[in-house]
Amino acid sequence: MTHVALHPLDTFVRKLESFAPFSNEERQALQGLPVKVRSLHPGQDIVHDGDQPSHCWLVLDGWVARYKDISQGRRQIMSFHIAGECPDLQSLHLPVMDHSLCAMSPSTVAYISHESLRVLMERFPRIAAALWRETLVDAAIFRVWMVGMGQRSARERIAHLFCEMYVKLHAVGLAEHHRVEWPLTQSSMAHALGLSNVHVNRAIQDLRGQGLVVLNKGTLTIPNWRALCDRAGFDPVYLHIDRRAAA
Amino acid sequence: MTHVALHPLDTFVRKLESFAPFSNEERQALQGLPVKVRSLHPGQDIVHDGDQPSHCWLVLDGWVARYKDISQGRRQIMSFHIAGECPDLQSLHLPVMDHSLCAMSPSTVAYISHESLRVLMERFPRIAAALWRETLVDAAIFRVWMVGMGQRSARERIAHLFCEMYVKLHAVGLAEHHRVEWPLTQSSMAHALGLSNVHVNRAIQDLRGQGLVVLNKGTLTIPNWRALCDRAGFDPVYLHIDRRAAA
DNA sequence: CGCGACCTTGAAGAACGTCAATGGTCGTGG
DNA sequence: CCACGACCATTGACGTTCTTCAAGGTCGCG
Repeated sequence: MTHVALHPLDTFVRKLESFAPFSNEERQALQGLPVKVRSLHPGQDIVHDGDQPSHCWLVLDGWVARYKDISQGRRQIMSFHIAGECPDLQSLHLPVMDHSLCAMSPSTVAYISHESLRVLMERFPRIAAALWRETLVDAAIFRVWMVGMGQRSARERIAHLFCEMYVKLHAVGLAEHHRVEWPLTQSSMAHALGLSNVHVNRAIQDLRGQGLVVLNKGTLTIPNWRALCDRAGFDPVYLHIDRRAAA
Repeated sequence: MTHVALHPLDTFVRKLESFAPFSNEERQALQGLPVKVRSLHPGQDIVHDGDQPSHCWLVLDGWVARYKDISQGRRQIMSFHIAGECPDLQSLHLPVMDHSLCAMSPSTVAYISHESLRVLMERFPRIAAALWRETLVDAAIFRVWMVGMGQRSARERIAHLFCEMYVKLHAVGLAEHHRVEWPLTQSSMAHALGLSNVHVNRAIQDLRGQGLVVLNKGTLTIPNWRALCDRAGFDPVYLHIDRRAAA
């Protein structure tokens, strides 16, 4: 099942609707938002710690990371975002960025001005509620990552990331049959999981040795989904994905 | 400077106003919210993983923790909340709890029904925006905790928690002169920081030995605020506290 | 061919966890 | 008043996980 987006905002609108469908008017208003599309190469920053953005960014294609650099070149990645996600809705209410966003793979994003979003939200409170909800789901994912870094072993954390990204990609039609493009380097995964790249490497080999994952040439395959979920302690409820999409 | 709350919701309303002041009408509508007050003893659950709450809880007094239990008795605490905070606004948009809340000290909380909040938000969109903003600040704090667990040493994490809670308590008038009530046990801190209680104990002794903190009989004193912030890598911008209150 | 980005491997050590025991404090009941 | 138990802080010994440093190895690409 490959999904053909008729409109750049399609995936985004469908995601916002997953809790409660919009009226035609609301849907059209969303799709009528003026957007500017831009391409990014891997590693390129979208917005940076300390900026005061006047736009939100909607991911249309590729993977985007939210990260924060601290002293001595240490970096923590706090989330990954894929097509249909708007990682920076918080800038609507918190004017100064307290972290950065960058592309992890060749990506395209759409710019939507705060101005036009505010007009839309004022006119359609249910759209505002749906956007608010999106930010709450992001927060739920942050919490699960916290639990992972506080309580899970390296292997469990890696397995958990595989499960999480597979479910998210599957929900928007970008993964099927437990196989998915995996653009992250082991160093990026290390930054996301609070581990060293060396340790990530060894832990992945371990998972490979147990037949839980196949990962090479940028493709991840999960031979035994149940087994990987078990190993990871993965329970997808926190992603708050529609049953229809998750099925 | 001790703060005398004229009304149970006072601290909450002032916090919501820290970004943009309300009109008298808005303020009165908030203070007119019907609330039920309840006392809690330490360890008592307020709401539990899997619940579908019909109320939000506003902390009036004491410390409240957000936590999640995973297998084998492991627990991760994801945030601490003090007077004036409403830790469960997310239940307005995500009906099923994916974590629990419990009191860490003798506490009092006020119940506010979703129903009455929804009516208020519909009538006053700026109140809705302020509540949304609160949930975004919570998310910003989650991110900082993630950075801590991923990148900081035990000592830094502990020092950072001391700094964070002091600033939060100071902002609502519950701390002064770098001295504050500290109701957490070392085990609770361990649950929050992703460490063992033994290691927390040794790290605290280290900080004590360096003259950075004094902690006994439930009181924390910070002899050298700058030095502790340095040790922790603490920068309070992520708390998004009003300059006036933070001064 | 040569370079850069990434993955892989080995060895040594630091940070942190686990287990187990001791002592302190406080409230409670005899 | 004292004894007791509950809860918490502390300490020691030992083991594991993870980091760091350093060195190859592979692959794609100019």
